[in-house]
Amino acid sequence: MRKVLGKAFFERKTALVAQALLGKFLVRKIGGKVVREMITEVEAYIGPHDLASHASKGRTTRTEIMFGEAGTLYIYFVYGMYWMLNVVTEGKNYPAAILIRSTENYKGPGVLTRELKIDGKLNGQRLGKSSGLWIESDLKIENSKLKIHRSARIGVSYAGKIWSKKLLNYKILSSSNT
DNA sequence: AGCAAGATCGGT
DNA sequence: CCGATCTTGCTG
Repeated sequence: MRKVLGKAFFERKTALVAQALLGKFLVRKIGGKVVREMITEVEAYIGPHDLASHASKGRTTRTEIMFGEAGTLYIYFVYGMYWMLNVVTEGKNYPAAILIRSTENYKGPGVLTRELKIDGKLNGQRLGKSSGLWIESDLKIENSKLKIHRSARIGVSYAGKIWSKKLLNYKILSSSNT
């Protein structure tokens, strides 16, 4: 049985939501087709002091969305080529989001968005069927049975001694179900 | 107005 | 390791 995750799921502590997202399914509707991909790696960006997070620069045109409602899509362009897919977490005015880095078939955040046709047009929209992009749980997959590995976030060496080393990258090592 | 850097990727 | 490629935010 499947269930679409709503605002309440994302309106919790970001580290908690990050772990909970592993084993969930990212669903993308492209034309008439629906693609379902199990999320295998995510990264948390938490609060106004996290130097790895865009939000550490405060409210700007770009970061405003991170200060918004849980479940909102934060999608930005990097390196002149790739779109990064994030979901806003926690309460309003507290900037936090989770970067969806990989799914079973798509390794890496840039590849993921390229293959699922996700770009800036979705920036600021709510995760959900109306935007054609949502996340579902599948009761067959029990998150508690997943082996999860935490490590430092990727590509954030600019974030200083403390923040570049926080163990906010979460990935599935293996699972006893599926 | 100009500039440096970037939550990446694929090829050497 | 290196280049591709372009938006963003900061400086002046």
